[in-house]
Amino acid sequence: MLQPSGVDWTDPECPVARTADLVGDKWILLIIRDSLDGKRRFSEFERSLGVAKNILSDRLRLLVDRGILLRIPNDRGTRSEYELTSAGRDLFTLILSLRQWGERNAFSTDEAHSTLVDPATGEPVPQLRPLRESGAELTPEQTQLVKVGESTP
Amino acid sequence: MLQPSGVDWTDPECPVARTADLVGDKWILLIIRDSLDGKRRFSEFERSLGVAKNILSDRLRLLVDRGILLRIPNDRGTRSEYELTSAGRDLFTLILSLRQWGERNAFSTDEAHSTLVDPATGEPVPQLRPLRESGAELTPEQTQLVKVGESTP
DNA sequence: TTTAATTGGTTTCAATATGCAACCAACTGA
DNA sequence: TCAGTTGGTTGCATATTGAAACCAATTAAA
Repeated sequence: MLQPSGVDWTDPECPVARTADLVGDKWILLIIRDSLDGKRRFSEFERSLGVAKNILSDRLRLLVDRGILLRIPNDRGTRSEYELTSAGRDLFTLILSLRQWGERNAFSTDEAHSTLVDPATGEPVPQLRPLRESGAELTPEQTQLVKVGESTP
Repeated sequence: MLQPSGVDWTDPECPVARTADLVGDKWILLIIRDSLDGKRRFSEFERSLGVAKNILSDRLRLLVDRGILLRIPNDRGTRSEYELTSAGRDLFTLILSLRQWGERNAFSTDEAHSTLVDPATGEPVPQLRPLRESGAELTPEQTQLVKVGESTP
């Protein structure tokens, strides 16, 4: 499990809230997007994001502290690289869901956007779908939140 | 498509970035979580989130402006309710991916958390999985980002 | 029916976070 | 060797946050 120093959770029993505490920030999400795309260096993130250096510096420090990035110092002790931990790589599904929602809801039909493809086929990555055990599509209404200490109704 | 007034996109061609611009904020994500759980009133959100009233007020206004919530005024013109638009309901997959990542990575084995179940079976909602067309699991390394104007390699 | 409490906010103000620009030491390339 | 480039840090002005007080309208309780 991740052991960030000194987080105090907004809602400790809710996994959505813990994740929002850890990565619910625009720059953090975009750094993870770029990391999943293979970027590793301070300057690569800076160029790609157009973020102020102090903010980038701060977010990289937070991500390392939160166990999402690993800082790999260069031999010369400078110009280190940042690589995703396994918890970081596991954010792939989350970033993909951001991407697919954006494609469906934040572009008009005549606007172009970048696309994530499977190079084996050249086809766009298929849509993530919430499914029940049976394989049927699952809607929010067909789910029930069970809080800690409650039994499933 | 969503038509929020006066957003200027951090990275207009990237769907991940547009989504991060629209919902990449802790309180916004938690309001959407609660909306998907059926909450509709200012006071319900306030109690559930423990957020300052001015911030809640601001985020609800942003969400309405961004086409994610619909504000439904009461007959008496006050105590309105907020309900998800279809773009808002479509955030279910995103919130589910936040939840599932948190369950996998932000809890130790001895910590309890709330759970989203399928009431038909009582079982937790199955994991979202990025799949290729073939049905095989898809890892980040097996994908390729194609920017606007580039052809798939 | 009068009074008390709740609801859905807005305003004020101090503290915190942001982003721009300047700066810097270490390294790299020409 | 000398001009960049890299990977930051610092200072400062501005924007955002959150706590608290306040308020009018509505609802509940006595």
